[in-house]
Amino acid sequence: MGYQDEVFRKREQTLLATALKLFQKHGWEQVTVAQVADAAGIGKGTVYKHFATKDEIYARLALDFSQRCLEAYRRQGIGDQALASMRAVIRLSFDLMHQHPTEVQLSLHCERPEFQERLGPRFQSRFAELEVGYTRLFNELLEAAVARGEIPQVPIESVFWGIEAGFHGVMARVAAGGFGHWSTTPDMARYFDHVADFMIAGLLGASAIGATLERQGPNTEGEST
Amino acid sequence: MGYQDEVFRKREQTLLATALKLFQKHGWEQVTVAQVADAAGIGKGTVYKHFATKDEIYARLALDFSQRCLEAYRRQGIGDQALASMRAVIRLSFDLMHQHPTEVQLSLHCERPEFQERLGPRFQSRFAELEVGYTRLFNELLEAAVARGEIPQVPIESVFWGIEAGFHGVMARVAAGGFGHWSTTPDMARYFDHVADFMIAGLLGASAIGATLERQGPNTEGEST
DNA sequence: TGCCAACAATGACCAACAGTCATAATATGA
DNA sequence: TCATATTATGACTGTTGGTCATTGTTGGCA
Repeated sequence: MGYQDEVFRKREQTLLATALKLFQKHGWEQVTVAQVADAAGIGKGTVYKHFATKDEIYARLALDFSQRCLEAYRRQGIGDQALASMRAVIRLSFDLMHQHPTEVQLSLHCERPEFQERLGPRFQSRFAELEVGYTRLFNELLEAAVARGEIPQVPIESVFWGIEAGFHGVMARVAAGGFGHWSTTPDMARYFDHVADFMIAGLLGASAIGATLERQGPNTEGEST
Repeated sequence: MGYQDEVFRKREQTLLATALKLFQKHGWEQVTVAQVADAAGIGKGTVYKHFATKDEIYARLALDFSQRCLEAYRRQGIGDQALASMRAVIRLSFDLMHQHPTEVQLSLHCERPEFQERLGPRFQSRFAELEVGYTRLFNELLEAAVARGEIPQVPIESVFWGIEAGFHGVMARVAAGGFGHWSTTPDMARYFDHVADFMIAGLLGASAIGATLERQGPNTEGEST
């Protein structure tokens, strides 16, 4: 049983790698299951022994990528300058996205709620877990920044959503393959630096606002117009 | 010829409205062309007299929505406090997204480059034009802020991409239908306020950074760590 | 080694759907 | 009223995701 199982596992990896290669070459939407099976040297029916639907292949690739990224961010660690560490993590994530545009496209595709609904709870919870992992990482970085006195104590929501939005924006841009038809076409490195700066600036500014409101009392309807 | 033409035009609007209604009810991916035709009370073949592909229906809905939004932002105008006006436009856009999640989903779908490639140049240029319209609007708001002394003169790229990323993030969140499985579940209005604050804070902070670098000389490799 | 049972791989097959086109219905105009 | 041009239609086609009865393979046992 052990050996067969090993073979089975190996083939799953081969399948994923083959699928990814084809997706990169021809666009993930155009590639058919039959093509993947063919390229992997197995029958089409066998693919469905590993993945219940084509969508599961997408989901696996997206999840594995996201998982590897999270691990890479964790390896980076938190230095004695917390905001600098946060910027470094942000910048690293941009670079990883840039190196793996197909995976980013798949991630965006898989994040859609109808998609996850179709996948079933097994995968939904894996996506949810990863999201928790990312939120936790951000929280740790934020708390480190507070502990080191780089930003004031502030409720996490007042900065988290802005950061999250920034990530999504860059994902969308990377998935779109850069700047295409744009008039002002910065190279990606410059673009990444601008957005990273923007996100850190937003974090600093928003946390200052948050702290002010907090001091005035949490229930203030903060319409600063 | 005039009368028939009128009928034809009317039916196109009916088709789009019917399609949108079905998309809202059953999810745009699940709805078939036959269903749309049926609900509109015409034959399936007739749909293809109006739209060359199903994707063109998506594109039309996305384009029309985006166009209407841009007009709404323009109507808002620029008051004597430019940053407040910008925040108002941002906030308005969030509200419009919130009211029209299906259109937001379609917009995200249609922005993907493979999608636009398949559509052909006719539609590609319409999307590109809209993008120019948005960039121009942002530029005007930014210049007004500079003219009123609210922020220093700064190259547009150093702030534009951050803002753009923020918009995308909110679009993704709205398309995902809010916060679903989250532990901390703010209501949408609070969420929108946070992100809007974050974006304005980022704008202020990043333009300050940009101005500093500018003063030091534009070619500085600005590695502030 | 030869045989059998359990298991795995396969590709012909099915259903669903986007898109086509020959034909039917309708409008136009003399 | 009839002939002709125009428009609407849904049966049809090709493609693809997914299924399953059949075929092939493996491993244990006599």
